[in-house]
Amino acid sequence: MKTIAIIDDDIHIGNMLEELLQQEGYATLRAYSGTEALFLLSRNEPDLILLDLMLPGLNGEEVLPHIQDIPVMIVSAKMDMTNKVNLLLNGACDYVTKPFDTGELLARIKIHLRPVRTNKKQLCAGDLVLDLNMHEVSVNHVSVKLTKTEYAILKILMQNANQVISKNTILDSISMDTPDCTDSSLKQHVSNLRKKLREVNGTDYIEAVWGIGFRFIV
Amino acid sequence: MKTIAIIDDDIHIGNMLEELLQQEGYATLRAYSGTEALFLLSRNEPDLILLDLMLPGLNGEEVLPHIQDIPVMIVSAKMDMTNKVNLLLNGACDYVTKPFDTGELLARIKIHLRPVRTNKKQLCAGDLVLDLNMHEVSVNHVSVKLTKTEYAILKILMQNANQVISKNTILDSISMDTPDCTDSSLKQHVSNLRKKLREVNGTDYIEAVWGIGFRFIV
DNA sequence: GAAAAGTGTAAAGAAATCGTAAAGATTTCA
DNA sequence: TGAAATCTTTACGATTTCTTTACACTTTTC
Repeated sequence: MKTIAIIDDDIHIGNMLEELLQQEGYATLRAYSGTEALFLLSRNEPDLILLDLMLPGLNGEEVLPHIQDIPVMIVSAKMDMTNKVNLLLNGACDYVTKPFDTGELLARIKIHLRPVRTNKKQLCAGDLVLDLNMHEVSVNHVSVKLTKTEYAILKILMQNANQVISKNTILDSISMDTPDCTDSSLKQHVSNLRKKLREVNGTDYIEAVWGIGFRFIV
Repeated sequence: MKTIAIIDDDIHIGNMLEELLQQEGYATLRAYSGTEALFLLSRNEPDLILLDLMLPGLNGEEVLPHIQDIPVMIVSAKMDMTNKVNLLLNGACDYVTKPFDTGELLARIKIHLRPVRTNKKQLCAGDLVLDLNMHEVSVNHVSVKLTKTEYAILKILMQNANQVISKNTILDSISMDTPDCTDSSLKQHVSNLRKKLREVNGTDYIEAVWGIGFRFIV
């Protein structure tokens, strides 16, 4: 689950944002001033920050330079164009003007949260191709028939190639389709998945990481 | 040098954009219709695409799904919000409304061109590297296979390099994975960890602090 | 200086995890 | 409704990891 920090001194807007984000399945953090924001960020590491500019104490412009490695979306009523450009050039990843359309805000959040270039329609790894549009997997141009659970598992593993994905993360990500999947049935699905891929190619793409989960190797 | 494709049937706006981008040091490509755009993209691979929506032939909405792996900024006079949100959710990386501020356009272009956030998280100490994403430890670029408990111990020690960490703190921090770990089994894990690191390098990174705990020395 | 407590390592036993197969349960679809 | 596909459960051997026990050694305490 992704965490988003809301930094806004306006309680109403903050509450509205918090409710909106939580409905979308995000976890939220709150801060109501610039100094509080910095304190919050010293203790937490959200995946994205919504930053208002007009804050008591340190304002948004002053907070921004202190934030590193986390995408910051400015959400502000300010319209000054040179200022806006400056913020975009100095670390903000986006700028949404109040009053904003919630749909657009959520869409822009999604864009900045999505793993690098996930407008990909195919995930490739050597001779293995997972087509996200066709919902199809092939090895050496030979189509491999996977069940939806196997497909979902392979997808999350390939989307995070070479990284270790915990069993719980996998279970979460397939819980929409397969809510009853347990640790041990996951084990079974992975075994079946491996078998199907192996039968075409002889390769085992999936590595078990003891006590943690699995890793897709490119 | 980065290349930007301008897909717009309006010659004036297209020329203006081209001049603007070239002044900023970008190379440019042009297309004046949807079909022409697809042809252009089959021969070239720009780093970013500026896409107008109202195009003759295939319009922008229809072109978008065919583009993979290249960030697409919609530049359009259309203001329909649901459409805007749909485009953002279906592959566009940004949406700028005509008439646009050139400064803002350039700033947004720069954002989407800037190198992917290297959310590579590593703890380094000399030749020892602990990669938090890969869940992997290496010494002198030689991978060292650790158990999850050994990894967890090394991680908390490296995160607090040069500071003394009490045995209880370590036990707490690994209690999620290894709840039954006691003082004396911790001793054993540290011994095993040291041995594995020592076998690559000969160095002992971990110092015991009498009666308290351990310290990782950089 | 001797007893008590702490540290470092090895080795063995206990426990957990992995990979697979087979069988039972559930869902899907004609 | 019945067959096929899919998912979950159970079982078991192989493997890995964790804990315990043992013992030599060092440091602290009295």
